[in-house]
Amino acid sequence: MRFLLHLNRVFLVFRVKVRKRTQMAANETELSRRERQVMDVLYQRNRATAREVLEALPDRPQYSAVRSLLAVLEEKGVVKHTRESRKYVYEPTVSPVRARKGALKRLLATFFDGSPEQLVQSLLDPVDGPLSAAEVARVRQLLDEHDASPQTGGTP
Amino acid sequence: MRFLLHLNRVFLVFRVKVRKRTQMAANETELSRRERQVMDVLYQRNRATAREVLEALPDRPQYSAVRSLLAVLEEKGVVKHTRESRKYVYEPTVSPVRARKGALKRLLATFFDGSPEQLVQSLLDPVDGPLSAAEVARVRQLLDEHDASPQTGGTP
DNA sequence: AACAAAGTGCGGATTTTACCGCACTTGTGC
DNA sequence: GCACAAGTGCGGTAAAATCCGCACTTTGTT
Repeated sequence: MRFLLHLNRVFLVFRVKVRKRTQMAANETELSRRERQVMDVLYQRNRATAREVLEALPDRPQYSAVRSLLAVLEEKGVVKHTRESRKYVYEPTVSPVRARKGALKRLLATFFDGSPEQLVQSLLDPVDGPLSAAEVARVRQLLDEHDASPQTGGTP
Repeated sequence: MRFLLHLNRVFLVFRVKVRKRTQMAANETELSRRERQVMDVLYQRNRATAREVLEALPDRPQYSAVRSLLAVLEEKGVVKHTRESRKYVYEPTVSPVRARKGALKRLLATFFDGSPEQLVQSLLDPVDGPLSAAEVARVRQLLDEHDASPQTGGTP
């Protein structure tokens, strides 16, 4: 029995290692709950150490747990780390700009039937009070600028 | 050994049942990957049967799997079902309006530093081409309406 | 150079997810 | 009424996620 358990474990580890290659280009949907939480932290800060992630995480696990998570995320190819003196600093591999657009697109499809108007509608009256006049003015200005040059950014 | 396993299982089931009460008001972040996918489908369609969910799901599992998922989601209190002749029709317990706002808020916090302007900015130039003139016009109209009556909806 | 503080590498145990099959029930058409 | 197609209930299990501890390494301090 004990022997079988051990074998099983070895097999699992093997499978995980193999999966690395296959799942590199997986999109956000493939991430687990905790992994997504970690990514959220990373996108809020752009870069963070394991300890920083830990402190930003809801119902904090142990330090080791966070390190494991980051390692897995790196295996999956969604984060990379850079060594800075003795510590590892992690950051997402897909640029914030791209990630933003992806998230937006997904939100649009899921909740707003693909309609940007509906989204803005909802944005104008969010949960914690409507937008201030200043914010609305700012948005209007964005629209004007958009009219002026409709083909702004390229594909990042 | 076998006996212990059985005991363990019973204990697990017990724990799950207890958790039901505790986790009722849990927010979206607590859902697993597959569960979130199911919720996405439900929010896209408002209501759906197990079979419909199955067909809308990426890399479709078996029918039974979807039913299990829906059952768990119901235990967690995020969906409810209504019987319609012989079949169960599922729908989210939190209203689409509320869900939209929640999702929007979260997106704002994670990717746009809480700034609606930045979000609109990104919206104006999404991944698959910028918005059409008509859409922009429509958004502008929304802004105008908003100016006219700044205190639209109440807290849902 | 010796030490403490703060990291990393790795190996595994436990808990959750995700999935499936089979016995049983219910509506439907003949 | 009766076969049958399409559901549901339930119990089990493989796979994945989550978490943690301990040995070792690196950096800064005195």
